[in-house]
Amino acid sequence: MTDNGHCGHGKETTEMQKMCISIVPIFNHLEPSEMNEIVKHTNSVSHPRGHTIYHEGDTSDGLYIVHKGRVKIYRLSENGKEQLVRILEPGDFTGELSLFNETVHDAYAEAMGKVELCVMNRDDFQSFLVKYPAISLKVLGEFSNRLAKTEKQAARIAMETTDTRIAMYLADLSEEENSSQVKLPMTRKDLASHIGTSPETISRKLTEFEEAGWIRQLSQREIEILDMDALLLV
Amino acid sequence: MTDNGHCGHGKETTEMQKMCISIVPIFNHLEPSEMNEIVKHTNSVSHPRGHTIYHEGDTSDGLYIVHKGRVKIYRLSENGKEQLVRILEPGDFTGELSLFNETVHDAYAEAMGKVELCVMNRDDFQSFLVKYPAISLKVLGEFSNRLAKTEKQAARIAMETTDTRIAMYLADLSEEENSSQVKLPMTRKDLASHIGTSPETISRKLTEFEEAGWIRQLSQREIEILDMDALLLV
DNA sequence: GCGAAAACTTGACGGGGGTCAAGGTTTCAT
DNA sequence: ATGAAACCTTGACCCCCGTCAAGTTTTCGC
Repeated sequence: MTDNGHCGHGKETTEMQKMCISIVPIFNHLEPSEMNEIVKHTNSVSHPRGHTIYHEGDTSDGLYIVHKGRVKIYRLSENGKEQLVRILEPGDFTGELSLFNETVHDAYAEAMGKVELCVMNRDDFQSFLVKYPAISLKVLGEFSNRLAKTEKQAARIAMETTDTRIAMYLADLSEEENSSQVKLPMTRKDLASHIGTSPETISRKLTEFEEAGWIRQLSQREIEILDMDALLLV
Repeated sequence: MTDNGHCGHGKETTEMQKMCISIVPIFNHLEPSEMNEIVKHTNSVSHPRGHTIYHEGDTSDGLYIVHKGRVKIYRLSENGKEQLVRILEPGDFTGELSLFNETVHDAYAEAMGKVELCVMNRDDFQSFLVKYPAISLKVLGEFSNRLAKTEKQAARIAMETTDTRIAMYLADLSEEENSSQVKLPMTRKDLASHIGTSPETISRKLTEFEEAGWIRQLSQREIEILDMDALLLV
């Protein structure tokens, strides 16, 4: 894998960086002049599909804001198995964990396709937090959402059966997309690692659900939910 | 269950409230005068063992700071099984999840013994955040710690075997207490729900570990770790 | 301190689901 | 467009561990 042959660094496209800042919830409430000030402190970076953005064990180099594309955050267990923590969409950010306690990253970030990021270094970000307290409130809100989501996720994996976890995942997806027809945002393997099961089991359960008449598999990644209530009763 | 027969409300003991504020990491860095200002906006509350401090579904009424005693935060799954999310020690706080997004609590808080709390209402807390940005940074640090811990926990439950999870729990405890002799802070039932297994399995695994010579069970709640390395190899 | 209630341990049993394997399908880089 | 690599599905096997039950020990309110 070439190291960063595809990684453009620098400020050649301030326009792009500006757009980047303006779409992020934690910054987009600021005055244009304030945004401009922030834009000056970011760099644009691009990564090709499959490229690792940061490694477990890297020291924190800052805040990563996704501009285009998607980023997969995952961990590796002792025995080398990977667990998908979450997927970043444009407007999401990461790197925060090590921003506030001077620790190393404890997860990996990998580009799921071609990805464009805006990067701000740790010290600059912290001084913006002090200068514009409203940003802190936004970040706190974001953290508290993620915390709630992660705690819910942990509780599910710990207490629910595999059927229920898969059903609940579909339900969440359907709610997010406001549609009874959902598109899985990842492979069976990643989904399995996310909800704590195996790809084979996901295949089997989805087939069962289809045979029971609760869903229809339109294609590998697309599923139509026919009977949500039955689905959630296991 | 009597509703709040044991719950003292009011400001009869400002001294206690002051102490309460002064031991919390998110406030104890402030000037004495600033702390006094904050103390004025808190109320002391006491709960007896087993008393529920807030229910799932309650609307947020503020920030709870533990002064004395311990508080158990747990969730209930669809089928009524409980999962222990975490335990609050003196100096810890909760209620944050709903402080930043106007949502209802999605967990329960229960006094594990006699507990004394300081409570601050949502609006007051938010205005202190704006007035003293340093508090936000502290809260952000705390959130980021909890997020890291929770994500790690979710990954473990999803990917590791039961043996490994129990071993890792003991290892964490030993590290926290800086001692090879650890005291379990909860019952087998709660521990089981926390790490995603059953009380019976915990009993059995601990016996296995002891027979293998890796630990010694001094009493039900006290365990001496004899061979940490072997333990972590499963 | 004492008695009841909660917590813990041990045994037996059964099923859910993880793993390995093999064959079919989709994706993607060239 | 095309071949290789990644992904998905289905089958067979079997073991881990959740559950139920019964007996023992510890905890705690009075």
